[in-house]
Amino acid sequence: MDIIQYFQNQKLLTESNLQELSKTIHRKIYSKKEIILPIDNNSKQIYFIEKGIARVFYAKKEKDVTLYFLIENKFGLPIDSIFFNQICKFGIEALTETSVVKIAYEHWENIVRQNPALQNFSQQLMILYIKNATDRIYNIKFQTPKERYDTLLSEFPGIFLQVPLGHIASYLGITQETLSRLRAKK
Amino acid sequence: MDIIQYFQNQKLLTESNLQELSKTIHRKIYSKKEIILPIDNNSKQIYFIEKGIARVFYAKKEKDVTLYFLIENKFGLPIDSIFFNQICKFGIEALTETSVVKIAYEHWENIVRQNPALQNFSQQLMILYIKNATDRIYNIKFQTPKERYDTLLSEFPGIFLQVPLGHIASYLGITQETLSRLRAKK
DNA sequence: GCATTTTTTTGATTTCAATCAAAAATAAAT
DNA sequence: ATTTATTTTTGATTGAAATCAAAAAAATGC
Repeated sequence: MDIIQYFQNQKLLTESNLQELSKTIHRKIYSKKEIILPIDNNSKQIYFIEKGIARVFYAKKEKDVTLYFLIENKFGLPIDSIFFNQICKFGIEALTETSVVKIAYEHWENIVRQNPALQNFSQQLMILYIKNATDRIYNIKFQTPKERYDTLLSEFPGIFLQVPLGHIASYLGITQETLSRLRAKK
Repeated sequence: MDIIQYFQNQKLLTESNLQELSKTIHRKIYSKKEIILPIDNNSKQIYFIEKGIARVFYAKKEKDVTLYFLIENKFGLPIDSIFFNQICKFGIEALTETSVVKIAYEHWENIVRQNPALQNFSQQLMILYIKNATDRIYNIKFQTPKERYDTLLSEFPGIFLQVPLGHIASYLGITQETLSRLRAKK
């Protein structure tokens, strides 16, 4: 969804906020396999997925691992770079044709400052971020690959139609071969 | 450190804030192995460790896994319960004699609302929470048990003197036997 | 439509850590 | 100090998934 539309639906931004936002955003359409944000970046931008599917990943030696999938209307933030001015290890890659809106965090912060309702939205976003991360840790530590597979499927039905098996396997923490076998039985 | 002292050092709270805080906190000393917060709770409290070491854990079937260690001056929040009113799976157990201050999130929120500087502190706390969680995911997904062991050691030197091996092993994602062997060589 | 590349599946083998079991070392209790 | 309980180490075995290798299937390009 168009980001302006998204915020209009949320009813959080004033007309003047929306106009300011419109001026500061950068929209770009990425084609399949294009890198939206390279690994080891130092980006101070917020990434909003208007359309498509992307993955947050890191590649160490030969090991390329997908950490999250990003879908429509989700925000991606390089936390390390924005808040700690450190190299952020994680990159973002488009898995389908993907429309991405980038907002400099600085501008976003300005708009948030002006708008108390948005402060709350911004805080909720943070909380959701924490929830996702802690859920993920539970998922990794306590669920079997099969359970993780089922969880993923319920969160993103139809993901297998759009994402290569290898990425899903690395997300689940198993090899592509093992996932293929897992999927085969029943 | 005494929580009032802690906030005085941070220079974030006014004298009236401090007085209000003093009235709403509950301090309790837990002895070794006592449960500070049981698993599958629905607690709306913030937990501040004034002194001692505790662990955030979850136990599923026979598998008791330590997810984090909490040390002096750290906050623990049952995110699921506070922000989503859901059962929070994770419990907290004292590993040494531990002084814990509990603050009802509601009261904390009130104080934060009154104090813009504290809003910022509160946001920083959230950001740090996210950073810790994402660092942990990197740690689990990309580091070997040996590397995780070294990371833990640099974060908490001397932890082995105070925490049973089994908890450290489950934190690292290996069995106690494997950790013992790992530690043996060199 | 056919050729080429990419992705997925299937098969055989290996490996590393879990499990099972017990001894040794350390800590706690009386 | 001696017993009892707890924690850590060491040893042998097992098993589940990784790796290695190649075939089959699907997608892409010309």
